[in-house]
Amino acid sequence: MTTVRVLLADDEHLIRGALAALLALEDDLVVVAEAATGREALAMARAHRPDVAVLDLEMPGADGVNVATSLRTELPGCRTMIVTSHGRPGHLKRALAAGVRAFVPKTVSARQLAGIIRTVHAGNRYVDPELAADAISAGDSPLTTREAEVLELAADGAPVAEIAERASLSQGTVRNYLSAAASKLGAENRHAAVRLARERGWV
Amino acid sequence: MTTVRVLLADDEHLIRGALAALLALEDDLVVVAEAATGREALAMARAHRPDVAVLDLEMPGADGVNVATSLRTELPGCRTMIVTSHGRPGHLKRALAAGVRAFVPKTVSARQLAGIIRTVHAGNRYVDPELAADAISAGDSPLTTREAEVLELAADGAPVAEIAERASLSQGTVRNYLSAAASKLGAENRHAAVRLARERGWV
DNA sequence: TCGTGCCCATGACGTTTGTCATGAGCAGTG
DNA sequence: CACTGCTCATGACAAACGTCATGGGCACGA
Repeated sequence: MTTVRVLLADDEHLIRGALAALLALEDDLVVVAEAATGREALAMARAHRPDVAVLDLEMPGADGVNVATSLRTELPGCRTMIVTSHGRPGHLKRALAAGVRAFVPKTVSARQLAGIIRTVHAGNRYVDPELAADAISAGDSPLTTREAEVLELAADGAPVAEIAERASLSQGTVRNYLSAAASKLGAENRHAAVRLARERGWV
Repeated sequence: MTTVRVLLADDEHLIRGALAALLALEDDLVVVAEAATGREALAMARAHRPDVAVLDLEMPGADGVNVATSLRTELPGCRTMIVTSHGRPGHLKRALAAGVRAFVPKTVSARQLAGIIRTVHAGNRYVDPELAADAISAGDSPLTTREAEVLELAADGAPVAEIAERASLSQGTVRNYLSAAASKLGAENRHAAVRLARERGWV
């Protein structure tokens, strides 16, 4: 029997500890390192060279996908998987693009998670069916790169002038992009557009 | 030694299961019921009459504070506590007002949580110091009831006309409230105001 | 090479906002 | 009772925003 060396990264101590305890019950899995932040996860991975890195999506510092991206080049032998509470379609896409092998919501049981870790270690992929369906039904973003960029900058309610400055664009251009984005999304104004795009993971 | 009967409510199976496992290690704690939604938590509480209910803040259906409110009248003997990932000051205040005995971030360890459960069972309160500090520094909302209400309706980017209709107010009045709210919060416009108010738990 | 699509800009227009002054009705408090 | 603060309204003006037409530059595939 091969044993799988696992790295666990989650900023919530409660969950990380609990998870470690549960995975320890599976006798082919061994948690070799734990981390509470993105940076810590990277350091731990370098030090312990795990077979599989189980990364929380939302962590202080670098988020799970960023960590996965770094790991991909630094430790190509280490498979990465993402667990998350909030399954936005966009995150899934981002994760897959970063070479993540599994994307799992926290609604699965520990037993299932253990199974998925084995699946990933065996070189296969796993994507939660629910999340996959969402991602497919959400479809591809109709927004161009710049439209998405500008929309992103509009997210915190900043006035056009500020967006223009931060994007190094003229105010008129910003208004055009915002207008285009809103109409593509069928939104009444940019703020509603931001909400919609967020929901569908397009920003 | 008295044993404490605990109800666990969290929509994330992974966490709930893991938590149950960890709490089971403490031999004076016994998890008598688990729930994944607010409604389920209430039903379970009625059926099993736990000593302490550990409620996740964000759950589908009724959130943790709502459940606590219901429990307060239905099962006065049952102490309630909230655990959460995102510690917004407003939630803390709401929770305390609902008679919640403890408010804990998920960054604590399982051991600490067990200790807090005992503390609560003994009739004492516990509030995470960090969260308490935030709540205090955030202070009280400067917004009047109507201002907060209108701001809430503005949350999804609806135009003033729609807000006015939904609030049964004239458009001018809505603009006035929005303007007042934004200036009280030091925001550039209503959208930024919404964000600020949300951050501080004022909406 | 031509067309298409994205990028960026400008100018103009009407509409939506934010802001301010002003005032009426109605609690609650000193 | 006078005073204060919240609620709701109106009107008016300036600023911000959304929309449209138009045009140049650039990359890419047909």
